[in-house]
Amino acid sequence: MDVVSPELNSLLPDEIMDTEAIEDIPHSQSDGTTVQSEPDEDTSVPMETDTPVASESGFSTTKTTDSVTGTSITTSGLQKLSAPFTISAANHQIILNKVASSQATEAAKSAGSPQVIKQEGQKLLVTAIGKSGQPIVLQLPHTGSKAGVAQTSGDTKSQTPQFKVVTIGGRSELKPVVGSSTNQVTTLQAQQLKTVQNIKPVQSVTVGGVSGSQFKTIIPLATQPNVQQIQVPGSRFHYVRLVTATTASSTGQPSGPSTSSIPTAKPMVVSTGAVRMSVPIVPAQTMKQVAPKPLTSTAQVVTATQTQQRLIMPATPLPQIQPNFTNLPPGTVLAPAPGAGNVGYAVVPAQYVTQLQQPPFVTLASSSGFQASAGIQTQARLPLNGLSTAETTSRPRKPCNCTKSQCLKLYCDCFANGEFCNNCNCNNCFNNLEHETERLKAIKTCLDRNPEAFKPKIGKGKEGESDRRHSKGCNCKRSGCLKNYCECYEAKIMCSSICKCIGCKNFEESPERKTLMHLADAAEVRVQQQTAAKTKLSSQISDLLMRTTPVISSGGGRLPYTFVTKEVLEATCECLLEQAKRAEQTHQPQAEAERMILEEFGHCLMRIISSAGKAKVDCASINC
DNA sequence: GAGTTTGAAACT
DNA sequence: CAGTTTCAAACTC
Repeated sequence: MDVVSPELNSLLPDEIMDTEAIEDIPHSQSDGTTVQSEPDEDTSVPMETDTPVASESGFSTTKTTDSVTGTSITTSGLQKLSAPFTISAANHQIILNKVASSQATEAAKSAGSPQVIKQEGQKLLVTAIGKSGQPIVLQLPHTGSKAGVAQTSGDTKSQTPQFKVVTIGGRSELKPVVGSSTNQVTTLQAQQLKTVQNIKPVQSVTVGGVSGSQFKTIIPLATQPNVQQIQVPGSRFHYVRLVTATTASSTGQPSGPSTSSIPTAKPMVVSTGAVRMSVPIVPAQTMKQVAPKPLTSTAQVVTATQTQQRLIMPATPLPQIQPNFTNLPPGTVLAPAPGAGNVGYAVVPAQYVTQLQQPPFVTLASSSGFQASAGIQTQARLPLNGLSTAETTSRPRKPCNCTKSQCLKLYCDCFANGEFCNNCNCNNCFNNLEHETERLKAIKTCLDRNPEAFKPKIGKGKEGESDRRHSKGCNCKRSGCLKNYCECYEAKIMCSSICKCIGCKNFEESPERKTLMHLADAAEVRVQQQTAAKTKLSSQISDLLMRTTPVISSGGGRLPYTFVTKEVLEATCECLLEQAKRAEQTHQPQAEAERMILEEFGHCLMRIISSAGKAKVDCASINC
């Protein structure tokens, strides 16, 4: 198993590594240039996590207990993935194997409807780095097209696993992966391992493909407890690091003496040849803390208590990770190394990914931008900054209306939240795949100006303070902090000592605030009542429509309405015609004739109703 | 829907 | 860091 050196990881930029995720780790870097520590630790403002993605993005996940042995997951509109991966609950290893071998193929078949992606010889490990230095290693080793390594489609049986592992938030001391050939684990590695006893939901996503190639990613979901997540706190961006391996050849999956990988797990075939990117879906829910567990598997997988996740999307098969990644912002596309072929890495905020993974999607080939570019973006669905309770609901983000910022400045909510613009009303928008270069540059500019620019503004305050507070505080002057102009008020939190507002009325005892709250509550109650009333009315109408539909067939339907049979209708019509004839014979004026007919119709209806009611009573008397 | 107000972001 | 300008959302009419 080939492993990316820890040194290389240490070269990754903060934005990539999201070093906040490992703030508890003794920073080995003395210069601090590559370590972005959480600001004011004593007053740390751990930013809120984003709301879960999975539940909002239409993913359906098949869950298993204890460990995942291959989950067929379908994203709405996306290609269904069937089971071809293995998750080791013991070591949190998620392995996506190509379904190259006959065994794997059989396993995939046994899973139901396995979908084999072309591009064989690739193995994908999805892990991530966690807090306290324990890396959740997101590994995307795959067999590539490394020179000198024969890699042909369908010729993978003889291949041995080749892994290229990069740890998120890795540190130089990390030795994230142990070669499968050796099955050796250092003590440190063992210490770094944590386990999730029950890794249940796992989500795999396929986003388009290029030239027949497809990329799949499996990520753990946080929709349930005991779920491993790849989260990196301190940033609103959610990342999953996917790193392609340099070498080809890969057979089997790493297995250790006591690995909990399910033997029957089906490997996932991950295409690599023309792969442009992989779009994992990373839930933004709070990560569950997992207990360390000695390493028992060859592949190192660690979970962490992180709240944010990041993604590195492999653009193309990468011979080796490019060094000199320092200080690249989220979204940076790492250019191919000289002689490395058409490869690159893209660090993309998960929000983008979230959008990307949503249907409809197109193949990456349709993207004109960098490798990081993915398919069509759809409406962002993630509440990203936790600014308000309302925003943490599942409703899509409001479309922006930017006109001058090109949606590449923090004025733009979409951009500020790490999302592509989609279905927005903006003009001259550059916050899309077609302007990836500009967008990345803008991201970098923002981060240069404020490294925390993309972090949630609302987080926890000091102990004893409110659970949530604005990281910077507001600066309101005229709104009294009781309008949505105020970011604190908008987030439904009280202003704090760090606010610089004037005439603030957004504090606990504020009568104005209480009044507003009461009004808001009352309004909410009214809305709920109205909604309930509408629902009830709609139900009643629906029921009435159903009931008034004549039931011709005997034996079914509600008795009173079964009387409106064809015969009854014919008889009624005859009565009406007879009444019309009578009016005509007596030379009644038209108005009088109409009155007579209507009167007769009324009589008919009364007789029908009377008969129906009587029949109902009779039926009830005999327990009909 | 147009115009105004507001405060964060960007700029100097 | 402070003051000013720009910007887009919130708000009002």
